[in-house]
Amino acid sequence: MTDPSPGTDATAVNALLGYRLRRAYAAMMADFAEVFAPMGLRTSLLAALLLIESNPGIIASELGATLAIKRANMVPLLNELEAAGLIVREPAPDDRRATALRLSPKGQAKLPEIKRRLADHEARFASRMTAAEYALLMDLLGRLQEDAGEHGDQSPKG
Amino acid sequence: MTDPSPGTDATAVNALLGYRLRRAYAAMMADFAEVFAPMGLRTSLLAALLLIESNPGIIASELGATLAIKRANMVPLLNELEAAGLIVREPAPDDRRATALRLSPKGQAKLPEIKRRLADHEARFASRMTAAEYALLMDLLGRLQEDAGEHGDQSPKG
DNA sequence: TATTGTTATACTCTATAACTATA
DNA sequence: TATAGTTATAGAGTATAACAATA
Repeated sequence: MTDPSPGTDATAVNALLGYRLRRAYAAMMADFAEVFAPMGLRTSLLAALLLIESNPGIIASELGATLAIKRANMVPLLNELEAAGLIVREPAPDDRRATALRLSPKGQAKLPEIKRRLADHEARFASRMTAAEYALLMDLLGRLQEDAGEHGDQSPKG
Repeated sequence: MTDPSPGTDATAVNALLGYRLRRAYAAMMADFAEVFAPMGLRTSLLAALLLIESNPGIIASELGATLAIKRANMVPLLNELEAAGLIVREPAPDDRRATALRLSPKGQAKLPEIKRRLADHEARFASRMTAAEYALLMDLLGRLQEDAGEHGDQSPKG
């Protein structure tokens, strides 16, 4: 299962940035699932946990906007984290429509181990390049995710 | 919708390679959909078309293995391409279990315009970096998608 | 016994519409 | 009127199990 088909010419797709992104992302997702599926954690749940830790009291809609997850899709996600006892939902102090999110004591207790496994997971891929290459990769991925549309032509040409 | 929340500290997730990959991939998918959804094309359909063009007569299971798409999931995908009149399924000459795939005349006629739009789409993102940066990015993404598992410790250290 | 194509099925992610209660 | 949370729903991607025909 290493080489899919030596006789197949895959250059047409391998030359595509979008295709390489997809395959690289899939590889990291597979490793992530291997590590965190036994704990019942998926990427969206873990990302929410990390941001709630860094931003205690953050409201659900703000968390969703930061993670690019629609409000409607945040609900079952937060339900899951709450049912697992990792977070608590509180009424927001300044807005009675909103829900403020915090880690529960159990969530705080579990985060160190989660972060350790996450760091191992990340290192498993970062170790395939030099520190300089890694820094540039993070920078370039950041440029790709920026919204370039709606501004006309601002690209200074490469 | 450019800045989700200026008051939110997102460094915990922005420091993750997996998260940056996800966001960069999502940005390219959004642009891809804007271009190709009106034509009824999705990434999997387009990738299949490109590989069938480069590998006329390729059998379905080999195409699936190359694209990392399970055989069971290839069936509705090929049904869709066939129903759209873009490909034809033929009996494989050497194996009566297999199905050989080829572009139909209509598929061949449509591919040039598809490739043009695809190149524009790709250039919209590649233009955000220098040629050298682009080359390194493609290389690094290729390293990430390689199966590093099952070999023990072969990483030469960065 | 293993593989190819296929069907059926299930789960996750994502997207939209509509409702309520607040603002 | 606009927003926060919620519900319901639908589409796409992905995964496994099982079957018939063939290798």
